[in-house]
Amino acid sequence: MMLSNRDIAQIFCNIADMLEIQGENKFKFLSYRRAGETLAELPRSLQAYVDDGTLEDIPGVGKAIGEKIRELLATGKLDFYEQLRAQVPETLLDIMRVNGVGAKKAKLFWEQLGITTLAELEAAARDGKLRALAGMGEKSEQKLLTAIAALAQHGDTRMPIGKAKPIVERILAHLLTLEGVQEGALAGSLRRGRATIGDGDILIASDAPAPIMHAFVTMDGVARVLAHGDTKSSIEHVSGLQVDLRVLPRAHWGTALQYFTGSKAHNVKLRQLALERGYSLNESALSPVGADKAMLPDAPKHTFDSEEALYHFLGLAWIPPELREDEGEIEQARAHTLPKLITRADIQGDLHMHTTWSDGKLSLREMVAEAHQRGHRYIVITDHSQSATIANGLSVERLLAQQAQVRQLNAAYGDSFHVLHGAEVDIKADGTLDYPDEVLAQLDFVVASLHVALTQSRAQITQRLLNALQNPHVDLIGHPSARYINERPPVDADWDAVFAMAQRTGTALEINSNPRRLDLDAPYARRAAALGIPLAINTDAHDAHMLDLMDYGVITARRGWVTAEHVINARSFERFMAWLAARQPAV
DNA sequence: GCCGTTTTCGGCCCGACTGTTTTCAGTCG
Repeated sequence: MMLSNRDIAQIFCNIADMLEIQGENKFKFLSYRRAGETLAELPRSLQAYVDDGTLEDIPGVGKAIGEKIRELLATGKLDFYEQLRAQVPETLLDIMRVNGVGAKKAKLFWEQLGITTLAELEAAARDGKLRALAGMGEKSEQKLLTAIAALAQHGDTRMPIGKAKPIVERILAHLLTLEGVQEGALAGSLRRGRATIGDGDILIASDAPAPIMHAFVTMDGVARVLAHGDTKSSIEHVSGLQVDLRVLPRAHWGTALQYFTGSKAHNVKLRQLALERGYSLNESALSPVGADKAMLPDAPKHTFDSEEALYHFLGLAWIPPELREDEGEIEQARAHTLPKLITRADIQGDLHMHTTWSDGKLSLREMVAEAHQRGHRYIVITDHSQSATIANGLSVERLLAQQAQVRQLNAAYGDSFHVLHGAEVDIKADGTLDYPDEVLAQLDFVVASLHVALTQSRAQITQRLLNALQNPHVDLIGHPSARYINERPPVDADWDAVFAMAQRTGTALEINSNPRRLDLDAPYARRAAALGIPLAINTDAHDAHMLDLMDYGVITARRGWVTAEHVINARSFERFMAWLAARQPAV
């Protein structure tokens, strides 16, 4: 079985950790880590890059790492990695997952005390054996035990944005009520809209940081204080999420917000650009540097109270946070060719939602009213099809009965709001659809989705998706990869083949807004959009609250460089219907 | 190990916080 991109990415991250433990040149192990992080986010299988000779075009992949990827794909193994594993116990990598333990400490514990596993480390800390080591004391032993307990309780998996964002937004709202707070914002991966969040970053502008820091570390919901300084504090929230707060003077807002929004790769590139122009960039200012890169003490520093001013000073257009991943955005900002990304305000309809007819929580009438209240111009009711018995899927008879009710409701709303009738049709394990063509033909809009047999082989999954795409009645593939973040991996499909077919048939692909799904994920959405495949951003709502989750889909689309032109439900009702009509098979 | 609109060699972002130190190393983002 061929190694997945994520398998290979993990191997390079492990190599990076092992080389770091060995004390290897830091730029060398950082190269492996960077490659690992990049490979995990690629929108195509590595084999596809090998096949068309573009492997070394991937940023961070050069001759040496390229060769290692080829070896892994061809043989499933890597000689270099096997040799490394013979020298460094792999269980040391578990020890490095503990907060506060890096490569140097892991090496120290291993070499001085023979510790190679988490259990051994915990026992040694409990027995007071660590305090004798250089740089260690009683306090470090206690912190270590707390951190090991926290790791055991919460693990170190990243939290889905849908869970993390409300937590951090509540904390920010609390801080904004404090005296002396001039401005506040989310930063980090929350602001960039990543699907999962490592820790929550909050930025506050104030001239009096001390009372704000105090309020932060003593507020409700703090499980423990990780750091408490003048400008930076960190807490662990009872949910297990780490939240970092930075307080800075208002005059530094632009550089600070830019700096703490990241990503790291984007910031590194931006700093290089600043250096080329004779400045060193940090979170408070742009400072002139001399030819030898020494700071010029007397030269004036430039501060910026907005990000726009900072980017403009460096000769760049302002870059939306969602694009700041060093994926070409700096080059395009320089050339002023950045796309105008889609916004929530562009969305005119929602093409995927459920009612009590299948597994939704609200009646048809209630769901339509809730969607109408949220300002949509049109919606499609898409309950589950008959084989989805657990979800109370609709028989053909019930489907047609529902259609009659949808038509009545639609008529009652008049011309300013349109209720269309569709279905979310299962793509069954054998690759056929769950309603016959003559039934599909009676629907206004058909979503086809994978819900069962998700662990089939790549060939089978791919064929099922290709079948659905080739059915002229199918307008949209719902949540194409069927992943649940942190719960269930995406299906194994040949996405190059799937996208090529969608491009040919003009079938739309969904960006599902449910924060458990966010599917298509951003790198795939970017690739689909670049191929001209129509996209739809839908909530897949099963209750009223879920109708409000559209923002998560929009931010995912923005991370995929998607513009309103790519998105069929960002069109007026007339243009949406025209798109649908053009898709209908000639009668 | 990667990379190049001054470079194919010589760079590779920068600072806060902590715990251990008497001026700093390790970790983190």
